Amino acid sequence: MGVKDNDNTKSESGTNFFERVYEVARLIPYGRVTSYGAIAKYLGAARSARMVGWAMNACDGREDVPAHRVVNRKGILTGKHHFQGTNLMQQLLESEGVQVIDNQIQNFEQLFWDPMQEL
DNA sequence: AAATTGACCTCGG
DNA sequence: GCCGAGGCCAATT
Repeated sequence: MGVKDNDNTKSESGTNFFERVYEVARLIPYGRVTSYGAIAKYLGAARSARMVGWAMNACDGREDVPAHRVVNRKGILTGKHHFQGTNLMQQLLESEGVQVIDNQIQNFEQLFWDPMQEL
């Protein structure tokens, strides 16, 4: 295969990581939630959970990525502020059957979906 | 170009 | 067992 054109300038390194986050987020089943760390860990960046959040920030415009199903480790809708409107995220979760009270997901452990555990 | 922030998590005292 | 600070990688200003 073309082995010579490995132009790995820092432009492409990392972008793949974002796409990977979208892939996992897209795999999140209906009525289920996960955390940034879980996805990061699945991608091999357990310590870079923050990047997952940044990836979601870039997801603005990608409706294929259910960012509303992604919350922090505590099950709190930390990023609901980044969504359109104020309770859009909560509304979406409730619309899927997820009970969200005070920006906190109820039965979070029960609804938690681990990519490593399922995949 | 450098410094700061950012949708977090993990470790230490 | 609870609280605080640091770390991570990248984007933004």
